[in-house]
Amino acid sequence: MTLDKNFDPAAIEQRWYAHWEQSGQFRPERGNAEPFTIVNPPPNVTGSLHIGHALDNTLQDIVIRHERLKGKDALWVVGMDHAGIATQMVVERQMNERQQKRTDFTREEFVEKVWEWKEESGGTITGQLRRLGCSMDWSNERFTMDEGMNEAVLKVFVDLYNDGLIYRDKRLVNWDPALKTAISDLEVETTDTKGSFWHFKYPLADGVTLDNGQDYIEVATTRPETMLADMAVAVHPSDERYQSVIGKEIEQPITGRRFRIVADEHADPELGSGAVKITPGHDFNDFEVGKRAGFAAGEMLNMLDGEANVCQSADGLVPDEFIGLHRFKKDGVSGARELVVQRMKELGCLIPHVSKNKDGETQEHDAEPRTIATPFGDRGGVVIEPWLTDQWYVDAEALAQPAIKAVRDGSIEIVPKTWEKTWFNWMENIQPWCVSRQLWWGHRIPAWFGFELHGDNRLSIHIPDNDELRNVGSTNDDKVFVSESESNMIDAAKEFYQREIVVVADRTAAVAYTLDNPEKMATHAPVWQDSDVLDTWFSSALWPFGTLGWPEETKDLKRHYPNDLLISGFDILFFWDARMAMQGIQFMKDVPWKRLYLHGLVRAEDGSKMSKSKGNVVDPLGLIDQYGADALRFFMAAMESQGRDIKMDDKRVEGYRNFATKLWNASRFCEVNGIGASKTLRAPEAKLPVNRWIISEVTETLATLDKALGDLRFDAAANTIYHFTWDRFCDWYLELIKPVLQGDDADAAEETRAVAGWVLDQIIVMLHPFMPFITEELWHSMASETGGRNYDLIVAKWPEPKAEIDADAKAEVDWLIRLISATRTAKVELNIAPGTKMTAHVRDGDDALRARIARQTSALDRVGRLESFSFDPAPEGATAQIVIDGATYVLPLAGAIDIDAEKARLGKALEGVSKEAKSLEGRLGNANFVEKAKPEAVEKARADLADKSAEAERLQAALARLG
RNA sequence: GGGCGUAUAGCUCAGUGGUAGAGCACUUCGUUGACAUCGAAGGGGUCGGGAGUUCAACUCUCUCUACGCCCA
Repeated sequence: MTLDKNFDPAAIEQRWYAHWEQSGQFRPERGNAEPFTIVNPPPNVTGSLHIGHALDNTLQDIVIRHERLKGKDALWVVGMDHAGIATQMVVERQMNERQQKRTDFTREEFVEKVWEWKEESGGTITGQLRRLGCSMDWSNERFTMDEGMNEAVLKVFVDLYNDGLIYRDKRLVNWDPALKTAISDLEVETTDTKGSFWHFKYPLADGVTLDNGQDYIEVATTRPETMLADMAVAVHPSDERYQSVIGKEIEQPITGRRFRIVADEHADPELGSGAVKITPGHDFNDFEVGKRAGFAAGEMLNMLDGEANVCQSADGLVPDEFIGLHRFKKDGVSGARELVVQRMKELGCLIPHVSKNKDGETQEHDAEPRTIATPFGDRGGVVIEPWLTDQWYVDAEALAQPAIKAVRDGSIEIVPKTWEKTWFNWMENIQPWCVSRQLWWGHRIPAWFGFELHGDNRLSIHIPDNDELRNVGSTNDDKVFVSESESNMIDAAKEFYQREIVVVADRTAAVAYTLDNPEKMATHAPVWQDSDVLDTWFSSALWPFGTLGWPEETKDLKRHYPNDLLISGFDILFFWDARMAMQGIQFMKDVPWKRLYLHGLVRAEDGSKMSKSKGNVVDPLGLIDQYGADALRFFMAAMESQGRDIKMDDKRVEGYRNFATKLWNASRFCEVNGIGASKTLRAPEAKLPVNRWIISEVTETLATLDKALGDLRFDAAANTIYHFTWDRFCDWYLELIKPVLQGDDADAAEETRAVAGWVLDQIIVMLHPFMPFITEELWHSMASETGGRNYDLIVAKWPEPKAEIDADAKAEVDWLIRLISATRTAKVELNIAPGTKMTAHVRDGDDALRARIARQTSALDRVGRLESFSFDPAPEGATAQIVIDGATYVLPLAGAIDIDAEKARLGKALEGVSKEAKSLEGRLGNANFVEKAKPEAVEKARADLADKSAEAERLQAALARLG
């Protein structure tokens, strides 16, 4: 088989990928080998491959392929995330297009439809990861909602509940009115928006006045609509202006509600009037103030339903005209906010904002313009409403302690280390994690409710009397049964109630059941399951052990937990990584992974963040089409330096495509010169300096590469193999061996073919983690003449040259390269055609140099165009002179030559060398340097000075000879 | 307000306590069979400003400036 002139990635990528996968080589049987494990961050089942995935997965694939080549039992766990909110949104959007909505279906029907969608079009991304060349263990592909993960989720929930680490609580949550679910703090994105700051008069009740006689308190707010649920006004306890009215009452003008003025440090005397209205049911700060003022969470007034429309509050004081209005203007329709402002204005309770326009005229406005830090839901995209509901919380603070300790004591190493502080800072200030979501797609919470029992053994049927629209899945007065299965739950409920258990759909059904069947109340008790599902991240937090079979004590679990490494973008450090650490330590009593590598974001060419709305998203598949997966992968690796984002750069991807072509062509050269696959893992025996040199170079390159990969320096690793391949192997080695291959010395040619074949093999193996496709192709094509390989490159052996660094050979080839380079430079500067053959007259050459020249005659001739060497003085006439180490090479020039050009050339070289010599001299002349510097540094300076001085002398002499 | 990061060649980025490197771009030359997706040679940087530590600072410390990110 002869290689085509150009490398065409598309022609081989799919073929090799299919072959690897079908032959099961992503996870070869290596039961006795040392395990190495990575779990892939499960992509959303709705997702498709974006450039960030390309980076993340390339890095993981480099690591896993490297470890596999090193003979380890390398396991890269793969799977998908059910992505609760995201997936439900996708399916609901499709329904909307067909004029349907979720609530047209029963919950079971809807969930069934999501599964259907998942089977049909979910997992696009898995095919795309294959195109990137990722060598995951697809044979055990997992899903966060598969049977095994379900079991793990149930057990974790129940165990945490039983340990008091999951509890139900009524408090303010971040409520997303678009999605109608609670979300966690992390899912809230705070953005500065332009808003207004309104100032109002709150009349003092009972004829009370301030010290200055004013009969109202001024309050200012950015959210006037919450006025409908105000329960207090707060002033700072030390604020002189309000001392006399603390404890007195306000009569709210719109609702007529009376409430107290309370002293609380939350009120900032510097801000506005220093008095603030307090709405404990709809503001996080006010909630705390409300609690301090003595209100229990259950007493706090609520005035909004799940879609953030106004509903009646428990005290019935919200005027009818507000009921049903949206909280604020939506789709051009005025809401409660606008009406409240209007009514307050009509009541004379709006204090206008006065400003001056450009012309200096005063103007009145209803409100003062203001920038407001506004919370948005990261999925729904609408303003979050703090809402008082019952939700399930994980005691994150308790779980965080061991995770903090693990990083402190080094059980988990975070790379780059700078992220440790972020880890500690977040973990040390962690808040309870709200894990319940009011969705249908996800792990249903394994909790059932029933009515509490009275002392007289009667069911206590508490019916919430305020608003039907609120979450009435349960009330704080209900009894909770948390259990891994319904049957276990029934047993527990029977035990508790001493009655038959009737499972009904929800609380409403349970109430109906008791009302409809009064005769059964002594013998039957209804229970209903919590309708909520768990936060998606609750299940993905179990990924490092759930995917290995936990809670079963499987062989995989024993071998592959803890995982060795986790690679993730820093954007999911809190969402995922931190929670894996918490759950992993809690349930496995050991860290989930020994190292955590955090990489940055891939940004657009101009440095901006890629986003669909900006239209600057780069499609990795397009880049693969254009340049090949290998080139894209190499780009990702080469650009991945620790602690920095990557800016997209197509030209650079193109450069790595060129690199692949370069390697391809070097292989073609080898092929036509009878250089084939190596037969040995260790370096072949070699006599020729050029061969001994390249073997040493391989050994050094390998050491550098292993070090870089060990340190997770992907850029250094990529650059190392790149420069060895192109600069050392292609530019010098292959050029230097051409005369040997075509020469008369059959033994030398034989040795060289063996060495060249071995070196190319080492390159192919070392490059394989970065560029798996082209290397696998070359691995096989290089051996096609000799009967093929015994195994595929993907499972080949990582280099073990077992060769010493040959200092003599290195010195000799280094000299050769410098002499040839200097000759070329001189030719260009003197305007001599590069192909011109020349004779060199050597001055000050010793026997060792004569021997070197004798050994390198053919290379000097063919590559350096120095066809002969003489140790006699050069004939009279124009010459070019080159100084290398201790010798001067005098090149007689035929015909007329520009003496001035040669003088200038030598003069420039002399200037450079003299400057360096002078600097070294200065340093050595400094007594402080000689006394205090490290002896090696002094030694080196002395040696360098000797070299430079000698070179300067020779250049001086050369100049003198020109006259 | 708290925390973190970044400022090095025209651009994108490495880098080390002993006077700076890569890729791309640029200039000149070059097709003798591996490769023009190439080869050869070259130009280009007072390493953001200031101060300090040190025999020696691009590298360590402090500070200022600019930009970015996270948290509140």
